[in-house]
Parts: sequence; structure tokens; C-alpha cells
Amino acid sequence: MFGVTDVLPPPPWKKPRRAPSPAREPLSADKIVDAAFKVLDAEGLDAVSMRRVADELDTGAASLYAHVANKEELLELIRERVLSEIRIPEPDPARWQEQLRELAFEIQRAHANHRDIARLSLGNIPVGYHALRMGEGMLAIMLAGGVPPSVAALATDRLALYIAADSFEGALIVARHGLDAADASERFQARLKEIHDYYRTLPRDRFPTLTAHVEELMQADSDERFAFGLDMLIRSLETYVRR
Amino acid sequence: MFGVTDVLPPPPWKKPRRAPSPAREPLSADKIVDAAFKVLDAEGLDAVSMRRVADELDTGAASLYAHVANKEELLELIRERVLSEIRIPEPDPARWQEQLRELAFEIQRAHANHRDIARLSLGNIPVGYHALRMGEGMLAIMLAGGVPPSVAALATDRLALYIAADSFEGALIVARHGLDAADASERFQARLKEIHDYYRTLPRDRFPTLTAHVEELMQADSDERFAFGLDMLIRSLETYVRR
DNA sequence: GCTCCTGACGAACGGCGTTCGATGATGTAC
DNA sequence: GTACATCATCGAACGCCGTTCGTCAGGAGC
Repeated sequence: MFGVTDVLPPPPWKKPRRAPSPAREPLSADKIVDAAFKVLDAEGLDAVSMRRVADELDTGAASLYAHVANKEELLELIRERVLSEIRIPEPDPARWQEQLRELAFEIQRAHANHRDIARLSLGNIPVGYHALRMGEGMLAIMLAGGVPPSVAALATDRLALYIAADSFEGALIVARHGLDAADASERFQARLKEIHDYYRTLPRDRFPTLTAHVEELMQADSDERFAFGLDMLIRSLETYVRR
Repeated sequence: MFGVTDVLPPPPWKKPRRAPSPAREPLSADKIVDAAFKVLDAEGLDAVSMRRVADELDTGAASLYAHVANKEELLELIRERVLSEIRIPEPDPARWQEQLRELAFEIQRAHANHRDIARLSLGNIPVGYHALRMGEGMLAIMLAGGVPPSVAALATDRLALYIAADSFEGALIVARHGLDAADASERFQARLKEIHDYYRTLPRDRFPTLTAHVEELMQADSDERFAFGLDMLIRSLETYVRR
């Protein structure tokens, strides 16, 4: 015949056929998470909406719900994938403190690699595979180092909280001070300078201690603060070993 | 005359006078924060929207913007008021560890008194009066105890982060497991039981450490966990004093 | 060739923070 | 006492959000 369907424009009273649906390859939870990461890494966590992720896949938000129960579940999948990037060392009893430190930095780095994803890091009881892998690794290192099990169990919980909290705080700063990472750091430095100056103008009689130690309070950058708190926790763990 | 304006119904073609605006007493930032607390304490942080708060004052959301720049500023006022409930002890060198502990619990309690308000507690550089008061108090206690200033400065930062993080985590649980506090606790216990059972079904070969110590991991309630982490931090501070 | 099922997905619902512009009351200047 | 300028008030609207509903196309099974 004459291939009329391709030549004639569609009559206006007939609704357009919705999209080139035959050429469409099917969605999947994995593809949705891929798209979510593209949005996350390019525009930050706030941009990760069902609509925006669906857009990335050239479809509508409603289509996602066939593969993902709701946004909460999508975020859980994202969290798990972030944790999957973490390498966990084989416990070496002689180096247990150092290994804890390495693992902590590894977790922090994994979060920092994905913009402000650490805003999801708090308040999640570990149930996913990679979250459990993390807990297993941390606990194993402590036990190998001779920390008593009941202490190690609690310390794992507290250490995980501390790491998540620090990452969370960093992520908030990234989220609040512009989307571009370099730009954010620059703006944050400027903000810190403001705070520094502000602290110097505080009334000395009302805040004697604070005003007397402004320099000490502002001296460390965020990595140093993280390392210091980490050392505090590990240092105190040592006191449980030596007895 | 005859007081006609009060007797006759308003003619339908004349639009109603918008509200009994003469009897209306003026809004203020303080009244808005009051209303916000009413909503917060009754329905939780998620219910604190500009519309809902305005509703509480029998007005529209737009009216709030004359007294408060935006929602962020309203939340800041709320945070400050929560911190204002915290009592700060006069530093006593002999009891510095104990005083730190008391202050930490005081901060936690102030947050817990207002539902899931602690979800705002992280990532705020202290600039408000009460936030500074808190920092001043914590730092003064440490210095009185003989902690070197450069250590005390960092430790104040880390301790504040820890306290905020723990409260935050607690608030997330409250927010996620129903609005009523008693109900939330009950549901959370049930959830913990589920997790406990789940941990027991984990493959022993992949998670040998975790499965071997399920009981230790689940033994402590949230107050005990908080106290333990607090002790870890204070304990390590002691190691900086004794030299 | 027909039916049934399953993903896809446009449209809509009810929420959100915020802005705009009209409306009215109030205080000041003359 | 009147006119005017100023400012809080607030309904309506904008553009987001997560989620649900009902329709529809395509393929599988018969």
C-alpha cells in the first residue's frame, strides 16, 4: 500500500498516541535508581523528586510506582547503593584502632561522593545488606581488638551515629550553601568568617568563656573536627580494653 | 439614630467585610511562635506549616510574612525557644564530668518535651542567644575541669553534635511511628522486636559477628545508649586532663 | 482471533512555601 | 477636621510536591 499512516498528519480529533511507546524499553527498579543518582549527583537531594526522576527516564511520575512502592523505598535503595561503595577491612587485631578510623573515613567519603545524600544517613535501623555489612565489619574490628562484646555492641551503635551525624551536618552545609561543591565551600568559608567576626563582637561579660576562646573554637576545619571526635570515641574504647 | 447597621442583614450584592477585622488584635512574631508551638506539641513538626500555624491564629498564611521573613526564620525562633528551657549549672571544678552529663541530659530533655522538634537540632551554627548560652556553659564546665582550651573547644563542638544527633534520631522515631507519644513508643517496641527476630534469621556465614551478638546489640534502650556514648566522650576527655 | 493481564501514564487531589495586589485601618501633617 | 501616606492583612494564585485513579496499549495464553 502507500504507508498512509506515516504521510497523513493525525486528525486533530483523534488524540495523539501518547508517545512512541513501542520503542520504549521497560522500566525497572534498577533503572529508576540509576536515574535518581543522575539527578542526585547533578542537582542534589532536594531535586530528587518522583517527577524529576521520572523526567530523567522520559516518563511520568506515576510510572515509577509500578516498581517502587513510594519515595521512601526509592530513598532506601539509594542509601543502600551508597553504602555498597564502602570497602571493609579484614580485622587485624594489632591495628584495630587504625582500622576503625579507616572505616569511619571510608563511610564519610562514600557519603561525600554523592552531594548531600548524607541527609538520609540518620535514624535508619540497619536492615539492608550493605548496612548490615557495615555493622558486621565495625563490630568485628572491635572484637578483634579485644573490646568486650557488650561494650563493642553499644560502641558500634554510637560510632555509627557519630559518623552519620558528622556526614549529615556536612551535607546540610552543602545543601544550604549552593549546589555546586566548589561554590558551596567558598560560600561556607565566607559564612565562617562572618561568624568568627560575630563571635568577637559578643558581650564579654555575658559570654566570658566563649569570647576568650574564639580562636580555639574556630581553628579546626570540618575534617579535623571529624577526626578529633573519632579519636575521642576510639580513645575511650581503649580504656575498656586495657584492664 | 436606630442602629440600623446592626439590625439589617448585609445586602447580598455587597461583599462581606472580610472578617470581624476591628475586633482583631494585631499579630506579632511572638504570637506566631506561640501558635507554632501549639501545633508542634499537639501534632508534631510535620504539621507546622505556614498554613496550619496561620489557621491556629484564624488568619491566612500570607499574614505571617509581615512578622517572619520565611519558614526558616520561624523555625529558628522555635529552636531558640526550646533552648531557652535549658538550665545551665554554675561550673564546679570538682564535678565537671557530672555537670557535663547533667547538661547533656537537660538538653536532650528540652528537645524531647516538644515532640520531634529535635529534627531541627542538627547543622545549625550557634548564633542565637540561647544557643550561645549553651556553648558558653559547656565550654566553661570543661575549662573549670582542667581540660586544655584547644581540646575543650573541639570537644564542645563534638559533644553538642553528639547530643543533637541522638535527639534527632529519637525524634525521627517519634515522627515515623505515629504521632501520639505513648502509641509511638509501643509501636517502636514492636518494630524492635521484629528487627530482633530478623537479626536472628541472618545467614551466620555471611554475618558471623552480628549473629553471634544479637542479644548484646539489642539489649540497651535509647536512654542507656545515649548515656553510654556520653560516657565514652567524657571518659576520653579525662585522658586529656590527667597528665 | 479473542480475552485477560500488566505496565505505562495523563489527569487530578490535596498539600506545601511564597508572592502579588487590593483593601482597609491607623497615625501624621496641615 | 480632613487629606494623605503607610503598613498590616489576606484572598488568590503560582509552581512545586507525593500519591491515586482510571484508561489504554501490547503481549501472553488459549
